Amino acid sequence: MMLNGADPIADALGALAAPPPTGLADKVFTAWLAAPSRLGEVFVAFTGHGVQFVRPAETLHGDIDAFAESYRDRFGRPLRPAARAPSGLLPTLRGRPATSLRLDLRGLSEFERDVLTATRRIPAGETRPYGWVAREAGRPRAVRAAGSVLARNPMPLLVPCHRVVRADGRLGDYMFGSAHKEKLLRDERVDLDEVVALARQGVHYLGSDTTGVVCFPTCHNARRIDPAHRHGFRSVGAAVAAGYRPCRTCRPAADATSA
DNA sequence: GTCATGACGCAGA
DNA sequence: ATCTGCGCCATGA
Repeated sequence: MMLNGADPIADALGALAAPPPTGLADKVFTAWLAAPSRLGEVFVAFTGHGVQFVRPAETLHGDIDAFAESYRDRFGRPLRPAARAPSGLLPTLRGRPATSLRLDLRGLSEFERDVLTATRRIPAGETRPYGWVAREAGRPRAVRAAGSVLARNPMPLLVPCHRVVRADGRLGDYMFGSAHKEKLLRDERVDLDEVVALARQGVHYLGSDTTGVVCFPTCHNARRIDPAHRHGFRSVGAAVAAGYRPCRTCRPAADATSA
């Protein structure tokens, strides 16, 4: 007869299964489910550490096998269906961000994590340039590389990369096409027409002469500036030269001193 | 290690 | 207004 401890394989399996809440299956498989979102139905993969991967069903022809394959290409694990959604996922996908939502950023480089984390801090209804994301990620000159990270954002919508736009006021590209980017931003009430109108006049920042603060045009502080006290600037440097200081909320770059 | 590749930004034409 | 060219820098082949 087999005495306890006489079978190393059984013992090892027992040790693996030890932590009750996350069973062996959760150590091997990643859970997935389908959910409605602002981009239509999306497939979502998540582990015990949080959401890891999101893709619109439409871009995969509604094929869950294609989702599983692209997930496995990237994270090297198989998928299994989930019973229920992680906390905060469903409201966030619908555009109502939940603080309880956790993201699983393991398996990403430090730079990728920093870029995604910075992007996550952009409030709904506002935009920031790629250069802002690079600076917030701690690599002010890695602007292009930051764009490359967002081009393969594992969690669109949850990491709102659609809010990252070009410094000249144009939208820039989007992983599912810039038309979707524009739709998402307009749904969030970003006044793109205003941004374009300002950019046409070379204005990329707005300041208030009552507060002496200069902001990105979509910053909620900028939108409250009384038109009579509103001044446009081509650069933060120009605003600083005029006696303004960068907004502490939207943090426009305080670098160049050009006029 | 080298090299090509990009959801960028800016200056100059 | 557009369209270059060039610098930038993290990745993956």
